[in-house]
Parts: sequence; structure tokens; C-alpha cells
Amino acid sequence: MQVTIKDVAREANVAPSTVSRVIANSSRISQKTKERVRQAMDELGYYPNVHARSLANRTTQAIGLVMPSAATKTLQNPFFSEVIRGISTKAHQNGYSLYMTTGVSEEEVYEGVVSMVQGRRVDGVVVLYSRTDDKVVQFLQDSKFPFVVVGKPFSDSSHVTYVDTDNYLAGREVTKYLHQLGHECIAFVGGAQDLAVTQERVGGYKTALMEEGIPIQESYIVSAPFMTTGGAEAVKRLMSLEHPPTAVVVSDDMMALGVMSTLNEMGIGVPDQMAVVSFNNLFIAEFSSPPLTSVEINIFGLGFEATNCLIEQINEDATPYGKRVIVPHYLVVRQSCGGKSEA
Amino acid sequence: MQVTIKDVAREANVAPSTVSRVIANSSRISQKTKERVRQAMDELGYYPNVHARSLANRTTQAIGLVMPSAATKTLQNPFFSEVIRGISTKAHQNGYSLYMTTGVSEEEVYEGVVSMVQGRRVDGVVVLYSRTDDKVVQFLQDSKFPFVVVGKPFSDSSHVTYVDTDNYLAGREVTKYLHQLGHECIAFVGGAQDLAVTQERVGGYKTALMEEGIPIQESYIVSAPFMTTGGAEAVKRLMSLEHPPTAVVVSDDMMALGVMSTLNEMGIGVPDQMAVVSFNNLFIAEFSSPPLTSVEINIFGLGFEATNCLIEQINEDATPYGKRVIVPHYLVVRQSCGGKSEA
DNA sequence: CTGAAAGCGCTTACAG
DNA sequence: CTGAAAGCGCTTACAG
Repeated sequence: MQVTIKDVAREANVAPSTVSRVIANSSRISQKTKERVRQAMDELGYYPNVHARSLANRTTQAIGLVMPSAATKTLQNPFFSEVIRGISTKAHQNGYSLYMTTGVSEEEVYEGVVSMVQGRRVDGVVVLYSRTDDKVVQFLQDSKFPFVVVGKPFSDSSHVTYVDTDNYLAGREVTKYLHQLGHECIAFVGGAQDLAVTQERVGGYKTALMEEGIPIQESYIVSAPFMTTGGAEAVKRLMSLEHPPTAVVVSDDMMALGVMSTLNEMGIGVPDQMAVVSFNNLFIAEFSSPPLTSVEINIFGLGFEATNCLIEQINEDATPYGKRVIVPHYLVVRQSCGGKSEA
Repeated sequence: MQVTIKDVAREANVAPSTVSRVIANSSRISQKTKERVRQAMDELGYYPNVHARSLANRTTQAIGLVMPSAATKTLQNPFFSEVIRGISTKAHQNGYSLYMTTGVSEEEVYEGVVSMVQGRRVDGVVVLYSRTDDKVVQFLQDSKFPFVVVGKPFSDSSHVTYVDTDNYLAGREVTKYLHQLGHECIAFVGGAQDLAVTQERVGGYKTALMEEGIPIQESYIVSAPFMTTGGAEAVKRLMSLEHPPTAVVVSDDMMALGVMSTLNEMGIGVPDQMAVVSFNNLFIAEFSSPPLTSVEINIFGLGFEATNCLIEQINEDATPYGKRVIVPHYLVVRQSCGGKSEA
């Protein structure tokens, strides 16, 4: 049924090993033979069986993607489509295909990664999130398996290769931007607190306040799950304070949508009564009302670079030494902070 | 290096074939032996090599996902994260893992599918879009390979298994809904015209108009790429008509965002001066200003059901007979059409 | 209930 | 430059 290397060999009058070498485009095969074999492959419609190949040469040409568990609704964030697009592009350029974990719970995801790695299904793994106490990263590290994290890992980050935005810097810049616009009462709405992004961005926010001589008020710092609903809750809490803020740094465009929609319901105008700045510059940032001022972090680039590092790591046999790549960011000014509204 | 079935066999004092049977949980192995073998597997940290297994038993326990080519920005639509979540959930329940195509151009995607199928990388394929003149579906059909389409396929759809929303009906209902609210001048803004969804939804729209005795005006029907920017263009065209519409059916929440943002810029209020209804009920529908009235199509369910059908198809050896599953939809009323605003 | 042996479709030293 | 042979780690009739 399946056309095998033997069939091609017979058709082309060579040994199977020769066909194999033609597939690998070995320089030790004459041009004529190559042509003859290739013609036979075309005629017969030959495609190599990937499993036979993987089994024999102990490589899979596949990359595993570790998504956050589907239980947390994090996955709904368009962030992921976009990183995957970056990963996919680079992977395709280098002839790698993509494997995804399918677990719903955290435990299932972990099990998926283990069997992916131990079962030799992939040559390397990219982890699409970064969280405290994550078993997956620990496991990958212990197995000495090639992997890269998108986001800044916690444990032992000096030995882990990762690709990230300088979220600390971005948080700082954005806060200073609001201060420059004249705001003194600046709040911070962050996502899940065990995520690295959240911690970095809030860290930058605090530093900026200190540098500007504004006291840090813990009641101004609220956190909520990463999605839009979280944003809504957060706002209500902030607006019920004795001295509500006049500006808010929101850790993610999705949450910012929730924030603005809640403000809208409460009759609080953006940017006039409340300035909003956020991160990621998802495509929806452009189409919210008012359009969001947001930090462009080049999500595609994060995925692309991560894959680049991973492939490097796969190709060197050396133990991964913990490379870090920082993808540049910049602020895209739209209307949600006021200021120059015709950006 | 890798722990193999032989190591386990030695440790447990049985033959490799017995270990293999324990893995498959064959009823022909005694309970005692099973326990002994399982203990040996645990001790040694054994995980089966997926490629050896696939090669020997000609099954992969993997499902291939065909995404639209990354070139069209369609992928940015959160629709995809959500179908994948559905697919992933069902796949995981049945012990399947997920493979993704990585092509950027249409041609690359096609090549990816071919080698996925011919290289026996997956047991079946789910196609995540439906378009006229699609080589992929044609190929899958010709190869008699198990596959399912999300969306209504064109060619020979009687022999293709697919899972879809009744987009025709939904388009009709939504148009009638606007008419009931008192609108007579109702426009339609659709996505790419070669997509099945677009055609079905506009078909329902036209039928509704006819049934309500409203003449169909071709100038009221505009189409644009699926993304938000497309929505903006469409609006400008509509509003420059001599008799601009008072209501618009938009084929997708993303586009609706673009539509509303453009209306906002033009100083046209939603819903007072223009009613907007759309489809898919993405999470952002809830957080736009005003919140969108949209048709909930249960995207997760589409993915889940598609995978269900696919697995059925893989397990029966019979030639696929072209099953169709329609996932129910319903209108979620929010503020963008006026009416009961406290829904 | 268990084992020995052949085979899945490749690759890769080893020879020549 | 090419071939014969062993091997990758499993599964599965076939025997017993």
C-alpha cells in the first residue's frame, strides 16, 4: 500500500541505502543517480515515513508547544495566536513541524510534556508562559532537554534560555509617560500574580513612582485574572477608594478592554476622567473606543526568536547555557491617555 | 540511554512481547505479570517511543490541524484559539495529540498537509476553514484519508463530513430581528467572499429581506477581508451612499469592532443612529462599546464535535460517508441594536 | 497466559 | 560513488 524506499530503489535500480542518501541529499551520490532516483520518487509518489525516519536517526524535526492549561481562560488571549504565528514561521523555515500539548488541567499538561519528551516525539520544546513553581520547566531542566521559555523564567533563570520583553522597563516607561501627562494618582491593574509578566510590569511601575517621588499606595495596585472580566472587577475596587486614581496602567489589552467598558458603564470618560495605558498592542487595541495607547511588544517576534534559539540549541550538542534575548518594545500612542489624539 | 521495552522486560523477567501487551493492557496477560511489569516500568522510568510504536502498528494517535495560511491575517481571529480549545479537549479525552501545519502561503500549507498525510504523521485531519477551490480538501478526498471540515465545504459536500453552524438560518434570523426593531434599510458587511460562511450568511440575509418584502439593494452588500480594518472600509462605503442604511448585519465580531470604531469616528452613534448585529459572540463582544449583540455559535463545540466525528471516522474502516453536524446557535442581545439594553 | 521471530520503513557505519 | 547488513524500538501473528 504505502510506497516505500524499497519500491523507489527497485524502480531506480539502486539500493535502498542510495535512495536514503538521495533524500538526505548526500554529496556522495552522483548527480545522475540523484536525478534517476528523484524521478522514481516522483513517479511513484513517494513520501518518506516520518516515523521510520525518526526511529532510525533519532530526530523528529518537530517542536513541542506547551500552552497554559486550557482551564485557565488565558488561551483566549489573542497573544497566543500571534506567538504561534511567529513560532510557526520560523519552524517552517527550518523544516520543523509543530506539536501541541492538549491538557486541560495543569497536571494533564505536565503529563503531556513528559510523554512528549520521553516518548521522543519532539526535538525541543517552547514553553509559552512563565509562572512561579512550574513543574514543566523544572522537568525540562532536569531532563537536559532542549527548551526555550517565552517570558522570564523564575527558577535558576541563568541556566534557562528565554525570550522576553523588558517588561520591567516597559512598566517604568509607561508609568512615567502618565506622570508626564500630569497624573499623580496612578493605579496599576495586573494579571495573575504568579505570572512573571505581572511581577515585572508592576515592578517597573513602582520604580517609576519612586523615581518621580510619588508614594506607592498598595490600594492602587490591584490584580485580577488576565481576562476582561478581571479588568472590570479591578476598576470597581479602584473607583470605590476614597481617592480614586486619575490614570491606570493595565497589564494587558484584554484587561484594558474590560477596564474601559466598566468605566464606560460607570459614566467615567476615557481619557478625560481616566487615562488608560496598557501592554501588548493587540489588534483590538486599535479598534476599541477610544483606541488604546499600548506598548507594542512584537509578539510575533517573541515566537520567532524563541524558535530560533531553540533550533540553535537543538543543533549544538552542548548543554544549553542560558541565553536570553530581549525583543524591543515601544509605546504606540492612541487616544486612551489623551495627549496627541491624532497619532 | 533511552529506556526501552527490552530493559523493562529484563527487569521484570518477561519477554519484550509481554511488556508490549501490558502497555496495550491486553486481557491475555495475568494480573500478576501486569503488576510486575508496571512496577518495572515505573522503576526504570519507561516511556514508549512513539515512533517505534507508530511504525509497528501503523497508527499515530495524532490529529493534524489545517489552519488557513498564516499570510491571510485570518489567524488573528480569536475564533481559532477557541476551536482549537474544543479540538484539543476532545482529542485529549481520546488520547490523541495535535499536529499543526506551519505553512505561510497557501501552497506551503498544502504541501504540509500532503506530507503530513503521506508521511503517516497523523491518523486524521481537521480542516479549520472552508473556501471555494481548496486544493487541500480535494486532496484529502482523493486520498480517502479521514478528515473533517469545520464549516460547510463546497465541492461534493455530500461526501464530506463537516461540522458547522447553520449560517444561512442565523443570517436570516438576525436580519429579521433588525426588521422587527423597525429597520427597513439594512446593510450587510461580509468577510472574504470565497469563504463559505460569508456566502451562507449573506444568503440568509437576502432571504429574510425577501420574506419581509424589502427589496435587496446590491449597494447595501459590501464585503471586505475578515479583519477589523475591512470593517472600517466597508462602513465608509455604506455611509457615502445616497440613502445610507440604519442597521447593519456584520459577518463577524472582529469586523463589527472595526465598523463601530469607524462609526464612532464619523460621529454616528450606535445603536441610536445605526444598529449593529454580528456573529460569533467572541469574548470581546461583551467588552466593546457598546457591547455587541451577536450570535453565539459555540465555537468550542464546533471544534469538539469535529474531533468527535473525526475519531469516529478513524475508528471505522468504512469509507467516510459524509456526515454533517449542525451546532445550534442563538442570539445574545446586548446594546448594539438598542432594544432591551439591560440584557 | 507467555515467548521467539519477523517485520514496520527508514538510516548509517562498514566495505569495497 | 554505491551496496549489504545491522539496527532504531516497537507490535503481532504464530506457536505452544
